[in-house]
Amino acid sequence: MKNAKGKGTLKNIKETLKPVDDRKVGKRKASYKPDKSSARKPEKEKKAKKDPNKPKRPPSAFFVFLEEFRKTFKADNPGVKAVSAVAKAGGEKWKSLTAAEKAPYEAKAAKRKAEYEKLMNAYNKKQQSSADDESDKSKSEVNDEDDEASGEEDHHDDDDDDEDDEEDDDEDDE
DNA sequence: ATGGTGATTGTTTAT
DNA sequence: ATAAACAATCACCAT
Repeated sequence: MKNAKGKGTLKNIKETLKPVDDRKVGKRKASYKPDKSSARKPEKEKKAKKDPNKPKRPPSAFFVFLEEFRKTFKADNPGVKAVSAVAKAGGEKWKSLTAAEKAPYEAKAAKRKAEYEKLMNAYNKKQQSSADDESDKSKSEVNDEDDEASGEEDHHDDDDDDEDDEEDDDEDDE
């Protein structure tokens, strides 16, 4: 019904969807070369520095699914030592899942992301007081970790461990 | 002994 | 918006 050409980026959608097909962009290794080149700094742009308190990225739905899949895989293949084997099998299975099946994983990932954002909020503040090698740091903003509050005792959601709810969305349309 | 690597896909982040 | 990197995992090989 509403399938008109609203956006003009339609032709570029494909490129946006899959700009690169290469699975291995060189090497997605989790290790960075111990050189002066930091992790993220292709050019000589000194702006990214490693952070001691930087919160790690929340696991995506795929990773959440992978975690469970690892157990299954190990149970089915006791003896596989290659992590890549689980990843490969997991990836294949993951694609096999439908949106509905991935939904629960995405839900969890979304929650993880929400928490991550919160951490980032605090982390950003810290960076803000420390990251300033622009030109003059003389005056400086002295707002520090003392007033980051802004809203802490608002929502205490401490019961998000084992909740099997969130299942009211039933769409048999698919 | 230590740690980097390999492989998956999704998100996250920086420019 | 795009491109690149990183998120976990685990045994193994190289230094």
